[in-house]
Amino acid sequence: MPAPDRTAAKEKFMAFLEEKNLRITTQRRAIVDTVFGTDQHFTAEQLLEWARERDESVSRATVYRTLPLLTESGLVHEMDFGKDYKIYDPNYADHPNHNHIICDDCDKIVEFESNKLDELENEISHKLGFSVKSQQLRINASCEEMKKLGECKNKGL
Amino acid sequence: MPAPDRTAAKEKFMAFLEEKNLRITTQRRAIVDTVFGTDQHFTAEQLLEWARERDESVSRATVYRTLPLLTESGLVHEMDFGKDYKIYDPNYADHPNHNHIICDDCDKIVEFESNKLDELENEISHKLGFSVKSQQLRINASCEEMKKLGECKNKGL
DNA sequence: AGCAAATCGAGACAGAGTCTCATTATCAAA
DNA sequence: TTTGATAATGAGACTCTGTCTCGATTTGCT
Repeated sequence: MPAPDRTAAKEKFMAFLEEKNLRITTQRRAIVDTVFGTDQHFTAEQLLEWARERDESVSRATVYRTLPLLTESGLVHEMDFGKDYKIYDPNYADHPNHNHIICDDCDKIVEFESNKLDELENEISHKLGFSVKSQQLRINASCEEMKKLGECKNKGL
Repeated sequence: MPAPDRTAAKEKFMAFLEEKNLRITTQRRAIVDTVFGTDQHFTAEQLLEWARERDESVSRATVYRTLPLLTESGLVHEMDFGKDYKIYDPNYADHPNHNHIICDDCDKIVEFESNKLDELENEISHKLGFSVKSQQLRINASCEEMKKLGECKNKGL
Protein backbone atom coordinates (compact mmCIF):
# COMPACT_ATOMS: atom_id res chain seq x y z
CA MET A 1 0.00 0.00 0.00
CA PRO A 2 1.68 3.25 -1.11
CA ALA A 3 1.50 6.30 1.10
CA PRO A 4 -1.49 8.33 -0.01
CA ASP A 5 -1.22 11.89 -1.23
CA ARG A 6 -3.30 13.98 1.06
CA THR A 7 -2.02 17.40 0.21
CA ALA A 8 -5.61 18.55 0.01
CA ALA A 9 -6.44 17.32 3.51
CA LYS A 10 -3.33 18.96 4.85
CA GLU A 11 -4.19 22.27 3.27
CA LYS A 12 -7.73 22.06 4.57
CA PHE A 13 -6.38 21.62 8.05
CA MET A 14 -4.07 24.60 7.73
CA ALA A 15 -7.06 26.65 6.60
CA PHE A 16 -8.99 25.33 9.57
CA LEU A 17 -6.24 26.54 11.90
CA GLU A 18 -6.17 29.95 10.31
CA GLU A 19 -9.92 30.28 10.57
CA LYS A 20 -9.74 29.68 14.29
CA ASN A 21 -6.78 32.03 14.71
CA LEU A 22 -4.53 29.16 15.68
CA ARG A 23 -0.89 29.11 14.77
CA ILE A 24 0.96 26.89 12.38
CA THR A 25 3.99 25.69 14.27
CA THR A 26 6.77 23.40 13.19
CA GLN A 27 5.54 20.73 15.61
CA ARG A 28 2.03 20.87 14.25
CA ARG A 29 3.40 20.65 10.76
CA ALA A 30 5.27 17.47 11.66
CA ILE A 31 2.18 15.96 13.24
CA VAL A 32 -0.09 16.86 10.36
CA ASP A 33 2.38 15.57 7.78
CA THR A 34 2.47 12.31 9.68
CA VAL A 35 -1.29 11.97 9.97
CA PHE A 36 -1.93 12.64 6.31
CA GLY A 37 1.03 10.61 5.20
CA THR A 38 -0.44 7.30 6.31
CA ASP A 39 -3.44 5.15 5.49
CA GLN A 40 -3.33 3.30 8.76
CA HIS A 41 -5.35 3.81 11.88
CA PHE A 42 -3.21 4.88 14.79
CA THR A 43 -3.22 5.66 18.48
CA ALA A 44 -1.91 8.83 20.07
CA GLU A 45 1.25 7.05 21.18
CA GLN A 46 1.92 5.77 17.69
CA LEU A 47 1.42 9.21 16.25
CA LEU A 48 3.90 10.60 18.77
CA GLU A 49 6.48 8.04 17.74
CA TRP A 50 6.00 8.64 14.01
CA ALA A 51 5.91 12.41 14.32
CA ARG A 52 9.17 12.35 16.27
CA GLU A 53 10.83 10.65 13.35
CA ARG A 54 10.13 13.82 11.41
CA ASP A 55 10.81 16.27 14.20
CA GLU A 56 12.52 15.13 17.36
CA SER A 57 11.10 18.11 19.27
CA VAL A 58 7.46 16.98 19.10
CA SER A 59 6.23 16.27 22.61
CA ARG A 60 3.53 14.00 23.91
CA ALA A 61 1.56 17.01 25.13
CA THR A 62 1.51 18.60 21.71
CA VAL A 63 0.29 15.41 20.08
CA TYR A 64 -2.53 15.16 22.59
CA ARG A 65 -3.35 18.81 22.03
CA THR A 66 -3.38 18.55 18.24
CA LEU A 67 -5.51 15.42 17.98
CA PRO A 68 -8.74 17.13 19.12
CA LEU A 69 -8.16 19.82 16.52
CA LEU A 70 -7.83 17.24 13.78
CA THR A 71 -11.02 15.60 14.95
CA GLU A 72 -12.83 18.90 15.18
CA SER A 73 -11.82 19.77 11.66
CA GLY A 74 -13.62 16.68 10.42
CA LEU A 75 -10.58 15.37 8.61
CA VAL A 76 -9.76 12.65 11.10
CA HIS A 77 -12.21 10.33 12.78
CA GLU A 78 -11.84 9.46 16.43
CA MET A 79 -13.04 6.05 17.50
CA ASP A 80 -13.49 5.84 21.22
CA PHE A 81 -13.30 2.27 22.40
CA GLY A 82 -13.50 3.04 26.06
CA LYS A 83 -13.05 5.96 28.32
CA ASP A 84 -9.35 6.26 27.79
CA TYR A 85 -8.38 4.52 24.62
CA LYS A 86 -8.85 6.20 21.31
CA ILE A 87 -7.96 5.14 17.80
CA TYR A 88 -7.74 7.65 14.96
CA ASP A 89 -8.66 7.14 11.33
CA PRO A 90 -7.01 9.51 8.85
CA ASN A 91 -9.14 8.28 5.93
CA TYR A 92 -12.30 9.73 7.34
CA ALA A 93 -12.72 12.60 4.92
CA ASP A 94 -12.53 10.20 1.98
CA HIS A 95 -15.22 7.78 3.12
CA PRO A 96 -17.06 8.94 6.20
CA ASN A 97 -19.70 6.25 6.39
CA HIS A 98 -17.84 3.11 7.28
CA ASN A 99 -17.91 0.78 10.24
CA HIS A 100 -15.03 -1.06 11.86
CA ILE A 101 -14.34 -4.54 13.00
CA ILE A 102 -11.56 -4.88 15.53
CA CYS A 103 -9.61 -8.09 15.78
CA ASP A 104 -9.25 -9.22 19.32
CA ASP A 105 -5.75 -10.57 19.37
CA CYS A 106 -3.77 -8.95 16.59
CA ASP A 107 -5.45 -5.54 16.86
CA LYS A 108 -6.07 -5.24 13.15
CA ILE A 109 -8.95 -3.07 12.03
CA VAL A 110 -11.10 -3.99 9.07
CA GLU A 111 -13.35 -1.39 7.53
CA PHE A 112 -16.64 -2.06 5.82
CA GLU A 113 -19.76 -0.28 4.71
CA SER A 114 -23.29 -1.57 4.95
CA ASN A 115 -26.31 0.54 4.31
CA LYS A 116 -28.52 -2.14 5.75
CA LEU A 117 -26.61 -2.05 8.99
CA ASP A 118 -26.67 1.74 9.15
CA GLU A 119 -30.40 1.77 8.58
CA LEU A 120 -31.06 -0.87 11.18
CA GLU A 121 -28.90 0.90 13.75
CA ASN A 122 -30.74 4.14 13.15
CA GLU A 123 -34.10 2.44 13.37
CA ILE A 124 -33.26 0.76 16.66
CA SER A 125 -31.74 3.87 18.17
CA HIS A 126 -34.76 5.90 17.20
CA LYS A 127 -37.10 3.42 18.81
CA LEU A 128 -35.03 3.57 21.98
CA GLY A 129 -35.28 7.33 22.05
CA PHE A 130 -31.77 8.14 20.96
CA SER A 131 -30.61 10.49 18.31
CA VAL A 132 -27.43 8.82 17.12
CA LYS A 133 -24.26 10.84 17.33
CA SER A 134 -22.00 8.03 16.31
CA GLN A 135 -22.01 4.30 16.38
CA GLN A 136 -19.37 1.61 16.46
CA LEU A 137 -19.86 -2.03 15.90
CA ARG A 138 -17.12 -3.99 17.51
CA ILE A 139 -16.80 -7.58 16.48
CA ASN A 140 -14.26 -9.79 18.14
CA ALA A 141 -12.75 -12.83 16.49
CA SER A 142 -9.77 -14.86 17.52
CA CYS A 143 -6.47 -14.73 15.71
CA GLU A 144 -6.62 -18.50 15.24
CA GLU A 145 -9.61 -18.09 12.98
CA MET A 146 -8.24 -15.05 11.29
CA LYS A 147 -4.98 -16.70 10.35
CA LYS A 148 -6.84 -19.54 8.70
CA LEU A 149 -8.74 -17.00 6.69
CA GLY A 150 -5.82 -14.98 5.46
CA GLU A 151 -5.27 -12.13 7.88
CA CYS A 152 -8.64 -10.49 8.01
CA LYS A 153 -8.84 -9.60 4.35
CA ASN A 154 -11.93 -7.63 3.53
CA LYS A 155 -13.59 -9.72 0.87
CA GLY A 156 -16.03 -7.13 -0.34
CA LEU A 157 -19.57 -6.66 0.76
CA MET B 1 -35.94 -1.27 40.84
CA PRO B 2 -35.77 -3.74 43.71
CA ALA B 3 -32.58 -5.68 44.27
CA PRO B 4 -32.96 -8.97 42.45
CA ASP B 5 -32.78 -12.31 44.18
CA ARG B 6 -29.95 -14.17 42.63
CA THR B 7 -29.44 -16.87 45.19
CA ALA B 8 -29.31 -19.34 42.34
CA ALA B 9 -26.52 -17.50 40.55
CA LYS B 10 -24.58 -17.21 43.75
CA GLU B 11 -24.86 -20.90 44.44
CA LYS B 12 -23.85 -21.72 40.90
CA PHE B 13 -20.73 -19.68 41.37
CA MET B 14 -19.89 -21.41 44.64
CA ALA B 15 -20.26 -24.75 42.85
CA PHE B 16 -18.03 -23.42 40.08
CA LEU B 17 -15.34 -22.59 42.63
CA GLU B 18 -15.57 -26.00 44.23
CA GLU B 19 -15.32 -27.71 40.86
CA LYS B 20 -12.07 -25.92 40.18
CA ASN B 21 -10.73 -26.60 43.67
CA LEU B 22 -10.82 -22.93 44.48
CA ARG B 23 -11.56 -21.71 47.95
CA ILE B 24 -14.53 -19.84 49.26
CA THR B 25 -13.13 -16.95 51.26
CA THR B 26 -14.90 -14.22 53.16
CA GLN B 27 -13.64 -11.67 50.64
CA ARG B 28 -14.98 -13.63 47.70
CA ARG B 29 -18.26 -14.01 49.49
CA ALA B 30 -18.53 -10.24 49.89
CA ILE B 31 -17.71 -9.69 46.22
CA VAL B 32 -20.15 -12.31 44.99
CA ASP B 33 -22.93 -11.06 47.24
CA THR B 34 -22.37 -7.61 45.80
CA VAL B 35 -22.34 -8.74 42.17
CA PHE B 36 -25.51 -10.76 42.48
CA GLY B 37 -27.20 -8.19 44.65
CA THR B 38 -27.43 -5.60 41.90
CA ASP B 39 -29.07 -5.23 38.51
CA GLN B 40 -26.72 -2.55 37.38
CA HIS B 41 -23.69 -2.80 35.17
CA PHE B 42 -20.52 -1.91 37.01
CA THR B 43 -16.81 -1.35 36.61
CA ALA B 44 -14.12 -3.01 38.69
CA GLU B 45 -13.65 0.13 40.74
CA GLN B 46 -17.35 0.35 41.50
CA LEU B 47 -17.41 -3.25 42.54
CA LEU B 48 -14.49 -2.63 44.87
CA GLU B 49 -16.30 0.26 46.49
CA TRP B 50 -19.57 -1.65 46.91
CA ALA B 51 -17.90 -4.81 48.18
CA ARG B 52 -15.99 -2.81 50.77
CA GLU B 53 -19.28 -1.63 52.19
CA ARG B 54 -19.96 -5.25 53.04
CA ASP B 55 -16.44 -6.18 54.09
CA GLU B 56 -13.87 -3.48 54.66
CA SER B 57 -11.05 -5.97 54.12
CA VAL B 58 -11.73 -6.53 50.41
CA SER B 59 -8.76 -5.30 48.41
CA ARG B 60 -8.48 -4.02 44.88
CA ALA B 61 -6.30 -6.99 43.95
CA THR B 62 -8.91 -9.49 45.08
CA VAL B 63 -11.63 -7.78 43.09
CA TYR B 64 -9.48 -7.87 39.98
CA ARG B 65 -8.68 -11.52 40.66
CA THR B 66 -12.29 -12.54 41.20
CA LEU B 67 -13.76 -10.81 38.16
CA PRO B 68 -12.17 -13.21 35.63
CA LEU B 69 -13.57 -16.12 37.61
CA LEU B 70 -17.05 -14.66 37.44
CA THR B 71 -16.67 -14.17 33.72
CA GLU B 72 -15.28 -17.66 33.21
CA SER B 73 -18.22 -19.12 35.09
CA GLY B 74 -20.54 -17.60 32.52
CA LEU B 75 -22.63 -15.85 35.15
CA VAL B 76 -21.29 -12.38 34.47
CA HIS B 77 -20.67 -10.82 31.10
CA GLU B 78 -17.58 -8.75 30.46
CA MET B 79 -17.89 -5.95 27.94
CA ASP B 80 -14.54 -4.71 26.81
CA PHE B 81 -14.82 -1.19 25.44
CA GLY B 82 -11.14 -0.70 24.89
CA LYS B 83 -7.89 -2.19 25.95
CA ASP B 84 -8.17 -1.29 29.58
CA TYR B 85 -11.70 -0.43 30.41
CA LYS B 86 -14.18 -3.15 31.15
CA ILE B 87 -17.79 -3.04 32.20
CA TYR B 88 -19.49 -6.02 33.82
CA ASP B 89 -23.09 -7.14 33.43
CA PRO B 90 -24.47 -9.33 36.23
CA ASN B 91 -27.70 -10.06 34.34
CA TYR B 92 -25.97 -12.12 31.73
CA ALA B 93 -27.16 -15.54 32.79
CA ASP B 94 -30.77 -14.35 32.61
CA HIS B 95 -30.71 -12.97 29.06
CA PRO B 96 -27.48 -13.68 27.25
CA ASN B 97 -28.40 -12.35 23.81
CA HIS B 98 -28.70 -8.64 24.26
CA ASN B 99 -26.83 -5.65 22.90
CA HIS B 100 -25.91 -2.43 24.65
CA ILE B 101 -26.15 1.22 23.91
CA ILE B 102 -23.81 3.39 25.92
CA CYS B 103 -24.71 6.97 26.64
CA ASP B 104 -21.82 9.24 26.00
CA ASP B 105 -22.14 11.75 28.75
CA CYS B 106 -24.03 10.19 31.62
CA ASP B 107 -22.58 6.69 31.15
CA LYS B 108 -25.94 5.00 31.32
CA ILE B 109 -26.29 1.67 29.57
CA VAL B 110 -29.46 0.65 27.78
CA GLU B 111 -29.99 -2.96 26.83
CA PHE B 112 -31.92 -4.20 23.86
CA GLU B 113 -32.39 -7.31 21.77
CA SER B 114 -32.80 -7.45 18.03
CA ASN B 115 -32.72 -10.65 16.06
CA LYS B 116 -32.51 -8.68 12.86
CA LEU B 117 -29.39 -6.95 14.09
CA ASP B 118 -27.81 -10.20 15.27
CA GLU B 119 -28.47 -11.81 11.93
CA LEU B 120 -27.08 -8.90 9.98
CA GLU B 121 -23.96 -8.76 12.13
CA ASN B 122 -23.36 -12.45 11.62
CA GLU B 123 -23.90 -12.15 7.90
CA ILE B 124 -21.47 -9.27 7.55
CA SER B 125 -18.85 -10.89 9.75
CA HIS B 126 -19.10 -14.10 7.80
CA LYS B 127 -18.62 -12.29 4.51
CA LEU B 128 -15.56 -10.58 5.91
CA GLY B 129 -14.08 -13.90 6.93
CA PHE B 130 -14.66 -13.65 10.65
CA SER B 131 -16.18 -16.17 12.92
CA VAL B 132 -17.81 -13.98 15.52
CA LYS B 133 -16.73 -14.49 19.10
CA SER B 134 -18.68 -11.57 20.44
CA GLN B 135 -19.99 -8.29 19.17
CA GLN B 136 -20.81 -4.98 20.71
CA LEU B 137 -22.71 -2.19 19.14
CA ARG B 138 -21.86 1.06 20.76
CA ILE B 139 -24.13 3.96 20.03
CA ASN B 140 -23.33 7.38 21.36
CA ALA B 141 -25.91 10.03 22.03
CA SER B 142 -25.62 13.26 23.91
CA CYS B 143 -27.09 13.81 27.33
CA GLU B 144 -28.93 16.84 26.00
CA GLU B 145 -30.99 14.65 23.75
CA MET B 146 -31.39 11.97 26.36
CA LYS B 147 -32.72 14.34 28.98
CA LYS B 148 -35.37 15.56 26.61
CA LEU B 149 -36.38 12.00 26.04
CA GLY B 150 -36.66 10.93 29.64
CA GLU B 151 -33.36 9.45 30.70
CA CYS B 152 -32.78 6.82 28.07
CA LYS B 153 -35.86 4.80 28.81
CA ASN B 154 -36.03 1.66 26.74
CA LYS B 155 -39.33 1.98 24.95
CA GLY B 156 -39.61 -1.58 23.79
CA LEU B 157 -38.49 -3.02 20.52
C1' DA C 1 -4.74 -30.01 65.14
C1' DG C 2 -1.53 -29.87 61.18
C1' DC C 3 -0.07 -28.76 56.76
C1' DA C 4 0.27 -27.66 51.77
C1' DA C 5 -1.64 -24.84 48.72
C1' DA C 6 -4.66 -21.23 47.70
C1' DT C 7 -5.50 -16.63 48.79
C1' DC C 8 -4.77 -12.45 50.78
C1' DG C 9 -3.41 -7.08 51.10
C1' DA C 10 -0.09 -3.65 50.27
C1' DG C 11 2.18 -1.39 47.34
C1' DA C 12 5.29 -1.04 43.27
C1' DC C 13 4.68 -0.73 38.48
C1' DA C 14 2.74 0.15 33.66
C1' DG C 15 0.20 2.56 30.05
C1' DA C 16 -3.00 6.13 28.41
C1' DG C 17 -4.18 10.49 29.06
C1' DT C 18 -4.59 15.30 31.49
C1' DC C 19 -2.85 19.43 33.54
C1' DT C 20 0.35 23.07 35.12
C1' DC C 21 3.78 26.25 34.52
C1' DA C 22 7.70 28.61 33.12
C1' DT C 23 9.70 29.44 28.56
C1' DT C 24 9.50 30.15 23.54
C1' DA C 25 7.56 31.04 19.03
C1' DT C 26 4.16 33.01 16.02
C1' DC C 27 2.27 36.63 13.47
C1' DA C 28 -0.20 41.01 12.98
C1' DA C 29 0.34 45.74 13.64
C1' DA C 30 3.26 49.61 14.09
C1' DT D 1 11.71 45.04 11.11
C1' DT D 2 10.96 45.41 15.50
C1' DT D 3 7.55 44.75 18.86
C1' DG D 4 4.44 42.62 21.80
C1' DA D 5 0.20 40.10 23.02
C1' DT D 6 -0.79 35.62 23.35
C1' DA D 7 -0.85 31.02 21.42
C1' DA D 8 1.88 27.13 21.87
C1' DT D 9 5.57 24.58 23.61
C1' DG D 10 8.16 20.65 26.59
C1' DA D 11 8.94 18.65 30.92
C1' DG D 12 7.23 16.44 34.24
C1' DA D 13 3.80 15.79 38.01
C1' DC D 14 -0.46 13.59 38.41
C1' DT D 15 -4.77 10.49 37.72
C1' DC D 16 -6.95 6.39 36.60
C1' DT D 17 -7.44 1.53 35.35
C1' DG D 18 -5.30 -2.46 35.65
C1' DT D 19 -1.23 -5.97 36.55
C1' DC D 20 2.27 -8.12 39.24
C1' DT D 21 5.16 -9.47 43.21
C1' DC D 22 5.90 -10.99 47.65
C1' DG D 23 5.66 -12.07 52.31
C1' DA D 24 1.83 -13.10 55.50
C1' DT D 25 -2.60 -15.38 56.27
C1' DT D 26 -6.48 -18.51 55.54
C1' DT D 27 -8.71 -22.48 53.87
C1' DG D 28 -10.04 -26.99 53.86
C1' DC D 29 -8.53 -31.77 53.49
C1' DT D 30 -6.59 -35.33 56.48
